[in-house]
Amino acid sequence: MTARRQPNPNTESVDNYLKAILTLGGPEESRVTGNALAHYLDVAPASITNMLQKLAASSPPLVEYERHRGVQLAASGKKRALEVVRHHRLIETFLYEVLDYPIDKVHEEAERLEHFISELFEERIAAKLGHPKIDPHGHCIPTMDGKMPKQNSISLTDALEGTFIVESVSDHDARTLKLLKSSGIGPGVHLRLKSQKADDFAVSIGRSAKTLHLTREAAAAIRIHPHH
Amino acid sequence: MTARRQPNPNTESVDNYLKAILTLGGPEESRVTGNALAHYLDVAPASITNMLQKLAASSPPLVEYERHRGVQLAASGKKRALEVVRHHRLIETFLYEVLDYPIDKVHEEAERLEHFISELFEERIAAKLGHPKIDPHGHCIPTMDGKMPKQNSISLTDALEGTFIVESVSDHDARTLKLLKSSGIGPGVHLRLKSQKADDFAVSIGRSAKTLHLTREAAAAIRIHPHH
DNA sequence: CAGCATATTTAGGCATGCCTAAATATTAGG
DNA sequence: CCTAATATTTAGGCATGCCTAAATATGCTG
Repeated sequence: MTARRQPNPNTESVDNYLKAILTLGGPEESRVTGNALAHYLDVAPASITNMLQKLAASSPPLVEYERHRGVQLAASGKKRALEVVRHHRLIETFLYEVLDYPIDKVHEEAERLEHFISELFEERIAAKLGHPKIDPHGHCIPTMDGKMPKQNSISLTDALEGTFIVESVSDHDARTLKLLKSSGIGPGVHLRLKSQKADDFAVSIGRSAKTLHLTREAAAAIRIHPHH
Repeated sequence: MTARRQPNPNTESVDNYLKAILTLGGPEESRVTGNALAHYLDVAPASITNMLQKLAASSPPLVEYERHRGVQLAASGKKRALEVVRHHRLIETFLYEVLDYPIDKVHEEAERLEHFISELFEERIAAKLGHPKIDPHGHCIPTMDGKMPKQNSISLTDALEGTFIVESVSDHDARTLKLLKSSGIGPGVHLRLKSQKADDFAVSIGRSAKTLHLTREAAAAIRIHPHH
């Protein structure tokens, strides 16, 4: 009934490995170590090896993998990873814009649904939203044909003192996101970095004179446009 | 990390077994045979036995099961089954009303997504739709607290000649649904049954004089209000 | 450049959920 | 009431995807 001689996996788990490799590889698509994956996915290193072998052996191969030398996405793997990211960000936008979700609840829902929606669903919510280019966190939405525009932002933790515009806010941790939201920090907000010590980033927002103190973790979640 | 000493399964597969038992048990919630389940779920009889043992052993038990005597839903099983049916029908309504899906595409999408949406998602689409009571096929949507209003409809195959109003149309088979749609048959439509032979149900729609010939399969997909 | 720390891989196990084949129980017919 | 057909269960296997523990490879440092 469900014969599958040629291994051609497209499971939730596979999706998550591909997304992780895309993310950790960065814009230069450099090789990703098993260790980094193990940490990122919160899975034992042995499980990583196991899965990478399967991904490399599938046809078409989803990753390029050599023992002890890390992985890179192969063409099909990159295609799928970008599709899943597109799904994720469209769903987040949809939940936020159409279903009035609070911003700190969109990630968890999108993380589950991204694997299960059809092409039709993707197309219809994109149309409903007017084919948006960025999601509510300020992240680029990959195009239908699998292209992701490059962002030239930097992390607030890497910034010198000065004034910036917030490009995006990480949705990885709902608590941090909620904190930032309640401080008024989100995409498009004008931010002045006044001083940065080890775990204390002093900022002010817009024209406000009030100083806000962010932890390093919170600052790391903020990406800013480098100039201006 | 993912410790789960007490078996408390809530997988897609479990959902589908519970839904199947709910459906096959009918409004009287009579015991369902393994055989019926095997046919309905397109799974080997041995797999049914296996799963039923697990469902009965879980705490709280999802089904009441005795060897060689069929199954019935236990309280928690019924609760979950109705929740999944509610999800399914709300999603179908949402796809149809908000995302402009064609009627014959809503079932497949809902069948996948029903297992993965959160309570919040359920609540928000219900609100967006104005808390609908019936889905686009004419089926009742179970309430939030797990009650399903009884329908007193009968199948067109069980009807005598006469005039009726269509209550609902089965979404189980997309081809049949598409056929009925293109013939103009859907919930609320006035239908006159002119004659029924083995595999030929002659009907006319509304005031039209034109006679339409339906196969038994197509007629079986139509449920009508018995009086009027 | 040897040795130690770290990263990776192999080997063996477990749960889920499916399968087939071979028992065994139930039911219906003669 | 006994037998044959049908339904159900047991037993043993397979793939996925995770785990731990024990090798083994890599690479950094003194």
